Amino acid sequence: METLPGKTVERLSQYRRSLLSCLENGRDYIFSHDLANLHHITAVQVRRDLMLLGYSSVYRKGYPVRKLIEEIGKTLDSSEGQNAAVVGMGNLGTALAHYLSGIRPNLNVVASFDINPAKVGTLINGVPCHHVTALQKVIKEQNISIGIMTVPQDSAIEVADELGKTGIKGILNFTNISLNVPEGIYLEEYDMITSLEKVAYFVKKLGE
Amino acid sequence: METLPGKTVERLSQYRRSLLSCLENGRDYIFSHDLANLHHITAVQVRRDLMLLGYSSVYRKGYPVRKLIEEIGKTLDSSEGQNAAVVGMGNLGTALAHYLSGIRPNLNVVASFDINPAKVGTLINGVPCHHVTALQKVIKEQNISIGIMTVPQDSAIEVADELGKTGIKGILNFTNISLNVPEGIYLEEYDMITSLEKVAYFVKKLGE
DNA sequence: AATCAGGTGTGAATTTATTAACAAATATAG
DNA sequence: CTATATTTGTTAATAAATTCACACCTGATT
Repeated sequence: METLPGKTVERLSQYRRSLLSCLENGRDYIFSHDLANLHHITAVQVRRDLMLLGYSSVYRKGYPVRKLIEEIGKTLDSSEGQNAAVVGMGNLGTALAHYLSGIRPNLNVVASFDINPAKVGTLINGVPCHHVTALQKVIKEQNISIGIMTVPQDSAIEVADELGKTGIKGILNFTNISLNVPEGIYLEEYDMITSLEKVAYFVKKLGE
Repeated sequence: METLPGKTVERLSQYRRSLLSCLENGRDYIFSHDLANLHHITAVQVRRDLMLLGYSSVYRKGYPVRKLIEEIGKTLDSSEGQNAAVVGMGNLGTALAHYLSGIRPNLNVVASFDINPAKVGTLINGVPCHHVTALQKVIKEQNISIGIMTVPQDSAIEVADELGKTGIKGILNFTNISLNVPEGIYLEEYDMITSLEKVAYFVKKLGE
């Protein structure tokens, strides 16, 4: 299938989690406008996203939840499974190891890295922590394709270079500096400071 | 001035931090394409953002860094200063208290909240931690306008409601469920799971 | 001082994302 | 069994974001 727009991918990921919790609540069908309300968007947006998925509901009593989850999975998930690693097990890394562990059966956080000897060799939130010097080795051995960077700003560039050499395929960067990665590596960056400043700006503006 | 698009605000926040580090390195002027390279965008984008700021550089030897920082500040910063609080001092909240403290002279994280008695009453990363029951009181007393939510999923809705009642003006939500907040409160949400799934999707796609 | 090389600001064009509008379809009520 | 009220899929319209293209400016160079 065609590659979906990033925005649509984001929403599909979110729809799926809403749908999973619908299932838990015993709800088997859901209308586009209900799904929309859960995400502060319009029903048209939902339908359009599902259209891009190639899925269409025959029934007019809403989308069958179970089936929809399955369809989203067909598009988002990799059949072979994907492994991720967190680099930098400070508070943020530790939080991520926890939140991101086992979100999906075939997307797992299987390793983490740090330089603190007190952490190396232990299990943090269920994820084994290795010394950063073992980056190359562990990433290759465990077939890790995604690196999540939560190291201090000062070591960000160095770690990114190191990660680049491991043959990793994607990097999710929480460091507040923008990285340069080799062609062929997908890079997604998120900056918390920016988010806070953005909220601050709009709060200020709303108050004017 | 007109309210800027959110995307522009985000970039301005990021430009500013790059500019600050330019200053530290003793660089007084910077070209639009240099600033662009630092952020993986085009020079036109940078110039257009600055155009929206209403700022224009008379010189053709680049933008004067110090002046530009000042101009961005005039637009982004609130003159009276703004206070923020982190609700939920688990690993993520603790990390945020650290990262977000003192980013700007007039945007401060001045309080945090938790229910864990071991944390309440202490200073975490320099930020005093209160019991959640003191939410109303502390937020009013300290004139806090921004709430940062890092509580567990299960208490998210309840805490958001509670926050809504305090008269807070903006919420930055890191919980992985989408909140409903009263009209007049600016809401910004970020979902780490979505980011990871997005990276996973594009990594999969690039490999096809 | 005249030319040139390299930046800048911005209207116009393009691309991307969202919303409106509506025909087609089907559950539900009578 | 028919009419009605809803919901869906999709085309067309709109809005938002980005890029192109180019005139204009200025500092450096000859």
